[in-house]
Amino acid sequence: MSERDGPPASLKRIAQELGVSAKTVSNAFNRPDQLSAVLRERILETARRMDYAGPDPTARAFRRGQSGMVGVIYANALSYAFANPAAVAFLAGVAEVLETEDIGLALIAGSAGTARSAEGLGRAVVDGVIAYSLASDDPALEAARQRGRPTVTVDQPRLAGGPWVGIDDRTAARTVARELVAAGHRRVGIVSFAIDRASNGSLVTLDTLPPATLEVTARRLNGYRDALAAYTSPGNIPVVHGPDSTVMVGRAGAMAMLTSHPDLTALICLSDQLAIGAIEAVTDLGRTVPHDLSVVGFDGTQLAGADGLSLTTIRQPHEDKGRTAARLLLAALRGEAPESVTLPHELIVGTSVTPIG
Amino acid sequence: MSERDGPPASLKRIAQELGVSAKTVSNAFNRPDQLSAVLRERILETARRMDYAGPDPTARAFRRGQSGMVGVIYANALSYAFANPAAVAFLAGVAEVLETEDIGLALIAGSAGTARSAEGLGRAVVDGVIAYSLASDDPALEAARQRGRPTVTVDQPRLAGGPWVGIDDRTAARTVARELVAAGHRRVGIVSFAIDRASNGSLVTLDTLPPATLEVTARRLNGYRDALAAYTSPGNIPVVHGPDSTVMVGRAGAMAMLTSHPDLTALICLSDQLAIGAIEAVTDLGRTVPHDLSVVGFDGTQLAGADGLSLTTIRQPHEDKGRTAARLLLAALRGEAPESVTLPHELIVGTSVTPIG
DNA sequence: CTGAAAGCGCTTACAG
DNA sequence: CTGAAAGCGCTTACAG
Repeated sequence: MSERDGPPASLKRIAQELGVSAKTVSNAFNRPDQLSAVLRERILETARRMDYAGPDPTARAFRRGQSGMVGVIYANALSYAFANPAAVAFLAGVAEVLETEDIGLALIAGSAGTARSAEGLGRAVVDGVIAYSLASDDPALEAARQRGRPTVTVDQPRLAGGPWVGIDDRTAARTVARELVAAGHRRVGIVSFAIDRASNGSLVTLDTLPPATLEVTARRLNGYRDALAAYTSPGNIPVVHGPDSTVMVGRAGAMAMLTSHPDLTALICLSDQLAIGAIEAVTDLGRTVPHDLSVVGFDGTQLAGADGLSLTTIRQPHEDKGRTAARLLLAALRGEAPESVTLPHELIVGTSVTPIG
Repeated sequence: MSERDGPPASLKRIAQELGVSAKTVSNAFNRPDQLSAVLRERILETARRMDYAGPDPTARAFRRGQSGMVGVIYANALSYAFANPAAVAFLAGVAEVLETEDIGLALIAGSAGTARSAEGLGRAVVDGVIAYSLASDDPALEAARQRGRPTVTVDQPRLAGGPWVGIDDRTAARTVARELVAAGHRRVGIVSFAIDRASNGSLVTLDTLPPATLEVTARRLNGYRDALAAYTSPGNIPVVHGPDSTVMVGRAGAMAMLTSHPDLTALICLSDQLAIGAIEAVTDLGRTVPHDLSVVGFDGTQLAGADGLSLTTIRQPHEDKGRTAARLLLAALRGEAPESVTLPHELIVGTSVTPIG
């Protein structure tokens, strides 16, 4: 049915076919009020006949200087993001708001563990950027700044001049760690996600950490230290830090830690995903949570586990974070200068902590 | 530090600054072998000094006729996609393959329940499209065809001429339904996701379904009918069909069904998410799975539930579906004509089915 | 290895 | 309500 002769359909060809100007055809698609309904229908009919899908999106984006898409940059490979329920919930919130404004969503991997300096962002056709949990030295941030695109950062880093969305991580971490302290735990290990872009499972202690470029990690570790300071020295608190917040990373980290520190009575995990992995590791070692080992998490993504075990953790509003970030970015794209937002968190007391006898 | 005078940095301005041609600057970024290392470094240094981030992605995409991004179209609002673990696992597989080729990922919502005829795709700057679980009459498919972009469909629909990825849904559905039949169940209800783009929770029977534009739904329903045909007539099998595969939809659907058909002894759910929601509804009604009601699912995304209950279901390889779809699309973008792929599935026997006494 | 120039498809101020 | 024309920033065949 379609007339696939010669060059592919374009706005110009439709115009020639009908003997009108290109502008009129453009208006038929973009500004219906700029021409008569009759002429418009004749143009759309001709477009249909010539199998023309409407103005080319790339040319339109180029000409207008905006694409109608925004990018979300994740610190790691996107496969990590999809394995992290907190990130998935965040993306759901972002998508929910963008959809109401008919804005598209591009997912961009950050530069953790790679030398590809912000290639993804360098090539992405986006009007603005949401940077989710990036290291402060991630080249993608510098790339976004150079492009001059509005950028909202979530959780980290706090960029001067740009809006930020997150929670009070240090206070939250202190709160959940106090649950362990109150139950009498003194020999405690910490299972962390990345401290910097090189984190890949190293085992250190709280006083020998590398400089943190991931601020949320630093803030939570500070909160834990606040809670434990009166009872044990940082040099006695082992910390294992893997690349991201997934079950696999938690399992491997906890396994390494419990093997080298069999005397620990509790594990503090920087996320529920890490905690689930840690619980699996404990099980693999023939021990039981909370009977042999207490565990606390962070995030509130995984409140109930198997066997009726529920995690003591911090609940934070991941979807709302996404919605808020998207709203701030849309405001910035409109030329406004939106304020940063600190969202609330909440302690959830589960069954994963047992008092020391 | 940056020289933010006059117009923003562009390739041309860098060229003027150095007294070389625009092409040479372009080559410095895109074809390092086309100029001397010394000159290249001088150009990159000047770019840095002038705060130039490299060739504008939109102009580059426009000029080259390709953007380095592909789109995944989901049938519903993206917030549904992120609530559906099967879709999330699929996206993880897609992302994994795209990342190895440095291709970006744009998420596009389909047209279920809306009149916005493929607006998302019409505006998206993408080189190719993966259509995931779309209705055969989704306008986005026609839009993709008109754009002439390579398209891979996953699960549905099977487009003439384009590669397809999925499993044998009818056989799989027959297999899992037979588990109920073998346990003696005869009064069975079906909790389904969308049959067409208008599905929104209606309660019908297996012989009064609307024409299915979502083929996977049709195939699974046919498989269930195959298994039940010898024992009960389609007119006696109630079917509730909501918009998507989420816990909320399953819960609402099962609640409506059990309220109007309190005599059912088993529920067949078209996905594990629907099954989880159905189990919640059963619990809300003060009954227990599997003691009072047997339930089977589909997908293998949610093998273990709370209270030690595990779902009898079909496991299908969601991530592998994503990887395969991405590979086929990349092949199509290279000009090849990749073959369709049918992936394997597997029956998982859990504890959610009890024999009828 | 380099320069000068064309042109990708569109939108929009300018002029009527 | 419409036409003729400029130009968005880049890449690439052409010519040297």
